[in-house]
Amino acid sequence: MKKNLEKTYDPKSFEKRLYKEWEENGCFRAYRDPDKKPFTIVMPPPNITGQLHMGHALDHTIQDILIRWKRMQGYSTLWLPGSDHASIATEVKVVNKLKEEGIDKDDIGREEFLKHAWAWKEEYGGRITRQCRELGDSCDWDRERFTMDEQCSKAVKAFFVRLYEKGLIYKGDRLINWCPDCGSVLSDIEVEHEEETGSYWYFRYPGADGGEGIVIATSRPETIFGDEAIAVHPSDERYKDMVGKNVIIPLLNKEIPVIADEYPDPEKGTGAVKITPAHDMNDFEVGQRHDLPMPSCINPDGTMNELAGKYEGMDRYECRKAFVADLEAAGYLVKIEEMQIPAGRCYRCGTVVEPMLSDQWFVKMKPLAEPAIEVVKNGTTKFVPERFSKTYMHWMENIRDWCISRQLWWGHRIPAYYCDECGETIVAEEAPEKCPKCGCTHLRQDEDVLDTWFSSALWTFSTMGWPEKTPDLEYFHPTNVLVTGYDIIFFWIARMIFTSLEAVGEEPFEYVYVHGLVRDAQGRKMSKSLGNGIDPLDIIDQYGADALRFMLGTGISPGNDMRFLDERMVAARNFANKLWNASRFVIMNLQDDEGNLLPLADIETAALKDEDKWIIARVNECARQATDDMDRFELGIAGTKIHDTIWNEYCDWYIEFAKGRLYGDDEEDKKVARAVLVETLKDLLRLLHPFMPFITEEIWQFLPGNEGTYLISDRWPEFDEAKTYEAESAVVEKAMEIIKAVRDIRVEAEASPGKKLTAVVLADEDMKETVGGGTRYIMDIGNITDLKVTTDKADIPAESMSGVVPGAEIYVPLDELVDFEAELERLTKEKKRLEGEVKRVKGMLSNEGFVKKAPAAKVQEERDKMAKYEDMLAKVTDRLAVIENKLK
RNA sequence: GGGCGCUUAGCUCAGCUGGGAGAGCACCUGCCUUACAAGCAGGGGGUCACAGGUUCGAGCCCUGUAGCGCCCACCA
Repeated sequence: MKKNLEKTYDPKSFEKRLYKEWEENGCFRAYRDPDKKPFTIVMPPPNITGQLHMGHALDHTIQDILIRWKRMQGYSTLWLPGSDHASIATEVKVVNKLKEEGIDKDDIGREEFLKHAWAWKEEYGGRITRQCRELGDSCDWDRERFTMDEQCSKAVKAFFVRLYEKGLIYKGDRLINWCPDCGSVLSDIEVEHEEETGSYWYFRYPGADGGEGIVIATSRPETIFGDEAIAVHPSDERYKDMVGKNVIIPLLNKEIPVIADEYPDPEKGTGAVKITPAHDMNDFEVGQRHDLPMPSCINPDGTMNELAGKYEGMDRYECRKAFVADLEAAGYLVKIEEMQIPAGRCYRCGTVVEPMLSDQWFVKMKPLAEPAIEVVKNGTTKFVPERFSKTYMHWMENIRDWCISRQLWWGHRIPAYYCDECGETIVAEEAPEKCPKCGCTHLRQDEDVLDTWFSSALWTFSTMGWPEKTPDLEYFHPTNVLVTGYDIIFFWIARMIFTSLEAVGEEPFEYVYVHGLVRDAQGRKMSKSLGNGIDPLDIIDQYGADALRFMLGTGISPGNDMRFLDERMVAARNFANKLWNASRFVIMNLQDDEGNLLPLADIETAALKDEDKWIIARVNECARQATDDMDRFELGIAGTKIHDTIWNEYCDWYIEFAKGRLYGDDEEDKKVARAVLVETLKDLLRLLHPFMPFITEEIWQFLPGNEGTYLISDRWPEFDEAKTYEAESAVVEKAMEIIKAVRDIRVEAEASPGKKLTAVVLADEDMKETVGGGTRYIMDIGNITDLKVTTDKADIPAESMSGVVPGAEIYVPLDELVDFEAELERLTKEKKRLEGEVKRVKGMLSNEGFVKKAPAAKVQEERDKMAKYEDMLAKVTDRLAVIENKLK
C-alpha cells in the first residue's frame, strides 16, 4: 500500500487511471432522483469530422466545472454528450477521400455513398469523444447521442412534419445562396460577407429607338445575359424621358424596358441599374414588383448556360473576362472604375456564392420568432454576459425565412414524397405506400437533406426522447445552462430557442453562458490555414489536463476572448505542483516512520488554537466567495480566489504555523494540528475539484477518512456563519504583521533567516492582548528565541533596529549587525508613506461634503484609519529622531 | 450604414453593485530554511486611451473623441 504521494507531481501517472475509475464506478451517470433538483447541461455536439481543439477544451472545461460543482452541491446532474453529423463538412471529407481512391460520388450513387459515409463515421466519429475523456469531461457517456441516430432522426422527422402541417414549412422558388463548389444551397448565415477589390464596369445600353440609351454600372457583367430591365428612380430627372421606353442589351440585341422603381439610388453609379432578377437579391425584388421574367444564365456548377450564347459552358469568371473584352471591342464599354465591392463566400469552402433562383424548403420564421423574442425579453432565458441578448434580439427581430434543404446526401433526408402521377406532395414521418390522392404507388422521396443545424436545433429535447413524453424530458428539461462560443449564437442558440418553444412548449435552457475564442499568443484566431493551432492533447501531454483546465478556467471572463500563453500553462502547472507538495507534507505528518496512521483529534470538539480557527475562517470565507462567484458564472474569479487561499494562506502561513506544533512535544496538540491540516485541506480540495479534478481526487485518496469515497461525489463546502472567528483571526493576523516587520529588519540588517534573534514588542494598551496572543507564531516563524511583549517603554533595548505596525513597535537587538543607516532609510520611506496616507484621509475628512453625505460607516472607517495612521506616524517620527541622534 | 467590445505595471490580463490601483510572467536583491528552486523572503514599476460631465468621492456611471477588434446589413 502506498503511504504517500509520489515525490514529484506527474499528472500522467494518475489522470487516465482516475478517469477510468470514475467512469467504471458510475460517477458521471445521471439519475432521475425525485428528492434532488436536476441540473442539466447538454454538450454542444462537436462535428464528427473534427478533432478536439482549444475551443472545445475551453468550452468543455467551463461545462465540466459547472457540472462538477453542481454535482457536489447535491443536484442530480446530467451532462449529456454527443456529436453532430455535420452534413456538409462530413460529406466534403468523404467525397475527398473517395476521390483519392478514384471513386466519384455520382458514379456509385446515393446508397453506396452513404455506406462509405457511415463507415467513415464509425472510423473517425469516436475520436473526439475519446479526446474529451483526456480533458476529464464528467459527462454521462451512457446517454451519448448522435444527431443521426434513430432517436434524433425520429425527432427531426416529427418536428418537420409538425411544422409542415402547421404551415410553418413550405417549399417554393426563392432567390437563394448557391455554393457552386459544394453544389448546394446555403442559408443566409452560412454566407460570409466581406469587401473585396473589384471593378465597376460602365456599359452603354443603346435605346431601342436608336437613341443614346442608358449607361449602367455593374460589378458582375456575366449576369447581363439575365437582364430583364433597367431601373431608375422615379424622381430622377435625368432618365424621366426614358422610363417606359426600351433599351437594347449590347451584343445580345435583346430589348428590355426601362422601369421606374424606388430601389435605385440616384447618387450611385449612374443612377440607372440593370435588373437581373435571377442573380441578385435586390433585382429579384424589383423583378417581383414589376412582374419581370426571371431567367437564370448560370448553371449550378458555376458555368454559363445556353442563355450566354457563345459563352455557354465557360466558367462564370472566364465568361466575365471574355464578355467584357467583346463589349469593349464593340464600343459599349464606357469606363472601368476600381471599387471595393461586397462578396459573399461559402462559410465552408470559401467559394463566392451565387444568388440563384431555386425551388427549396423553408421554415417560415416570423411566427416562430415571436415567442423566442419574448422568452429572452422577459428573462426566462438569460444571456451571460447580458449584452449578447442584444445581438440575439436584433437578429430575431429581423429574421428571414430559413432555407433548410441542402443538395447533399449525408444528413436527414427530407420526409417529403412526390407522386409522379398526380403531382401530389406528401409530408410524413413514414414513407407512404401509395398516393393518398390518386392511389398510385409511384412515389419518390425528395432527394435533398436538411440543414445540419435543423437537427442540432432540437438537441436539448431530441436527445431526451422527444416527441415521446419521456421521464427524462420531464425531469431534465428545460436544461439549466448552455455553454458555447459567441460565434454560433445565430446558427444554434437562436434556433434551439424557437424549436424548443414550438416543440416542447418550454425554453431549452435558463442560461446561455457565452464565452469567447482562444487565440494564439499574438492574439490571432487559431486556424488551420495559419497553422497556429495548439493541440490540447499536446498541452495535456506536457503539463497535464488539470493545468490546462485551470489555465482555461481561470483565464476567462464571460464573453471575452483569451490568449493562449505558455507562461500561463507553466504557472498553472506550478500551482498544481505546489498543492501536490503541500499535500505530501500533510500526509507525511499523519503517519509514523512505519507508515502507521497517527491519531487525529475530532475537529468539532478539539481545543482549537487561534491559527486553527484562522485557517478554518479563511477557508470558510473562500467557500463563500467562490460560491458567490460561481453563481454569477464568474468562474475565473472563483478559481483565482481558491488558488490564492491554497497558496497564500494555507501553504504560506498555516503549514508554517503547524510545523512548530508537529515537531513539538504536546501530543494532544499534535492531534489537533494534524486534524486541522487534514480537514482544511479536504475543503480546499473540494473547492478546487471542479477546476482540477484529477490532482484533487488523487490527493483525496490518500487522506484519512476518505477510504471508499470519491471526491467527485463528495459535497461542496458551504459557508458557515459560526466559523468566521474574527477575534482569533485578528490575533493571527497581527502576528503576521509583526513577523513581516521582523523579516524586513533581517533584510535590512543582512541577517540571514536562520539567525536566531531576540525581540521586544512594545504594544499599545488596547493591543496588548492581541499581540501577546501571537507570541508563539512570532517566535516560531520569525525564528525568535526570546520574545518579550510589553507595554512599558523602559523595556526597549538600547542597541536595536525597529519596525512599526498598527498598535505596536518591534525592537530587535542585533549586536554587531545593527545598521542604523539601513533603518533610517527604511523608516524614512515608511514615514513618507504614512504622511501620504494621513494627508489623504485628512483631505477626505476635512471635506464637508464627504462627512455630511457619505454613509456614516464609511466616515467612521476613515476616522479610524486617521487615528491609526497618525499614531503610527508619531511612532515612526520619534524613532527616527532617536536614530538620527545615534548617527551623530 | 447600424450594433457591440476593448484601451489598466515591460508583456498577458483581473478588477462584482462607485469609497485607499491587483495577479501571473518578466526585471532587481537575498536565500538549496528537512513539502515544494515547478520553491522561499523582499523590491522597483501604472496622470487606469483622451476630453468633458454627474458625485462628498470615478478605473468603475453619463456624453463626446481617437485607436484596435468583432458582429449585422440586399447597395449597382
